[in-house]
Amino acid sequence: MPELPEVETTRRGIAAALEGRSIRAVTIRERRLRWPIPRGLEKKLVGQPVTGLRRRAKYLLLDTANGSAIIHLGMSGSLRIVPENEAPEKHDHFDIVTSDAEIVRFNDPRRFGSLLWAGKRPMEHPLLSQLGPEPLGPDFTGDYLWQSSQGRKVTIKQYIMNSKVVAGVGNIYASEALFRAGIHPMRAAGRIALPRMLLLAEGIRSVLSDAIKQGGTTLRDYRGGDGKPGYFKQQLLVYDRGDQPCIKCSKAVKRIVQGQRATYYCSNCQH
DNA sequence: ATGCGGACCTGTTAGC
DNA sequence: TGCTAACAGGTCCGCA
Repeated sequence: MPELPEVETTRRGIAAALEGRSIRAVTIRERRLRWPIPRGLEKKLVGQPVTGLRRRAKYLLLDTANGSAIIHLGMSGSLRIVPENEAPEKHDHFDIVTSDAEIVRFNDPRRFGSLLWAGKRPMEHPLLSQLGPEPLGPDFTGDYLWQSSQGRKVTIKQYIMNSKVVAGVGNIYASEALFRAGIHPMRAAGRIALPRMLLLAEGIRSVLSDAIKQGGTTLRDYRGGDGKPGYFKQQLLVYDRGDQPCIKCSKAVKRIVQGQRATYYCSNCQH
C-alpha cells in the first residue's frame, strides 16, 4: 500500500497530535510483525516527550527524549488517529496514546510492517544506515544517478527501486518516473546517457512531489493519517493501465514482470 | 560486489 | 455459489 508519498502524507496527518505531547501509553496487541516488536519497547516510550516525527525513505522515526522508535507500514499498514473509545478491530496491532488522550492506531493486515527501537542515534540503525539519498533531498541528482550506475547491468527499474541507490522509490512511482523520462524499464542501468539520467532524476522527484501534493495514491483502501483518501490515482499515466491506450501516443500500455513485481510502460514512448 | 529467488503474511479478485 | 490460483503499494536475506 504505502509508498513514500503515502508515508509522508501519513506523517503530516499525525505529526501534530504527537509533537509536543508525551506518550501516555503504548498498547501492543500483536507483536508478530515483519520482526517481532521488541519486549520492553513500551517501557522505553511511555512517559517520554515526543520531540518530532520524521521520515527517512519509507520509515517513520518517532523521536522522544529517550531515543527513537522506527515504524514501517510495509505493504498494507496504516497509522491513523482514532476517536477515544473506538474499539480496536482486526489487525489493529498497536496504539500509541498521547498525554492529550489522542490515539494513534496501527493497522496492518499482512503484518509486513514493523515497530522497532533505534535508540539515540537512529540513523545508525542497520535498517537506516545503508540507505541512499532521499529522492526529494539535495543529494539526489541526475549526476549522482549517472555516476553511481556506471557498470551496473541490472535493469533501470530495479536499479531505482534499490534503496541503497535512492531511498524510498516504490513500485508504482518507479513505473511512473520511467514513463515521465521516456526510458524503457528493461534498459541496463549502466547504459543510459547522462542527459537522460537527468530526466529520470527529475521524473522521480516530480512524480513523488506531485503525489504528496495530492495526498498520495489510493489504490484500494489507503487513507492518510487524517482519514482522507489520496487523489493521485487519477494522475497515474501507466501504472495499472495494462492494455489501455498510452496517454501520449495511444498505443496499448504493456505490463511485464521484473523481479516478481509488475512494471507498466509504453513501448512507443520509452526507449 | 552483484544479481537472483525466496521469504515473511492476509485479503481481494478473476477464472473455472 | 464455491473453490482455487494469481496478485497486491515492501524489502531483507541467503546463495550462486
